Amino acid sequence: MNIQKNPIERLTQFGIKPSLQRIAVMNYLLKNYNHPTVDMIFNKLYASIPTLSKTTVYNTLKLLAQQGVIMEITIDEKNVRYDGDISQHAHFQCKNCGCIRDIPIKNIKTISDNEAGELLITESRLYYKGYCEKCKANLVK
Amino acid sequence: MNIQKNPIERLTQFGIKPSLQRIAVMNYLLKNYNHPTVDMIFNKLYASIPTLSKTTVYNTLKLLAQQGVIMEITIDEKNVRYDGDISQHAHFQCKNCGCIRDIPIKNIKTISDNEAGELLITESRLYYKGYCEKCKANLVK
DNA sequence: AAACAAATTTGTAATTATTACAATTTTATA
DNA sequence: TATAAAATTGTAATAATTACAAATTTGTTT
Repeated sequence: MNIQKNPIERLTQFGIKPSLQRIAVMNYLLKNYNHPTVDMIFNKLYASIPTLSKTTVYNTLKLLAQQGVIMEITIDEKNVRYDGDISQHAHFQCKNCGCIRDIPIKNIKTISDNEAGELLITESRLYYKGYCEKCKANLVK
Repeated sequence: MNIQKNPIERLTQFGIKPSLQRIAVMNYLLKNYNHPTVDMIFNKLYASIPTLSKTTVYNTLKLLAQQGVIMEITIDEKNVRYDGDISQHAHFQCKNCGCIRDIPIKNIKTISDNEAGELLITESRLYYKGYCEKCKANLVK
């Protein structure tokens, strides 16, 4: 199945009714590759949709993540992050500045090639931690 | 380097002074493979150490995780989990009952074999979600 | 051992993310 | 238009985590 890049089509593709608020959230995630928090999304959208409630953003993100329309990322202990790119890739977070980066995965096979046994596995996440280029350079060592 | 199984030795091995509280936390994690939350650890230890403060448990776990003595697991959005087993392995969480399981990784190589580029990677986590044996059987489908 | 400093622990208060929930609004349907 | 269902909103509650200052413990120097 070909994943849609248009917000309305993406929602429809996953059987979700495209309301104004849902389209706005979906659109944000398709345009911004910044792995935003709920607050980041809310604050940005609130500027153009003054009636928007933060609860709606929470509800929408939870719904979309449950349906597999978006990815929920728990690499950061503080906040859940979201990603509109649901193609298989890993994430990196800098332990110093906190920035989150996408990391392509060469060998996708190994992600599902495991000792799952009787478990039914539906999704996988690969997280890396360390130091980004800038922070690496500033390390005292 | 051979990772110590004894709580005091493990702490010492990583350059951490083995106080009563730290030993207790470390000992709990070396004896229990339940990927506990802070509350689970605190409640158990509080029974035998009535002066124990939850802040101390938070501080200790943060310290140990930072020093690499234990693993911090963020597979669950609600609570951070901890693991005294720092050997390379993946984690699974059931989306229905919430149970967390260890999953051995056959091909450890692929975990660090990625497109890191200029990033300095110090740790990796592989998380799986899905349904455990019991919950899988009860799925309506 | 006494005095002092450093490290650790404790307890409380504050902060922050998230959820619960009832009321309201919007959308779909008869 | 009337009614039902779905979605949104706003506020209050919950729960995890952190900040921080006081108290305690430990280590060191005299």
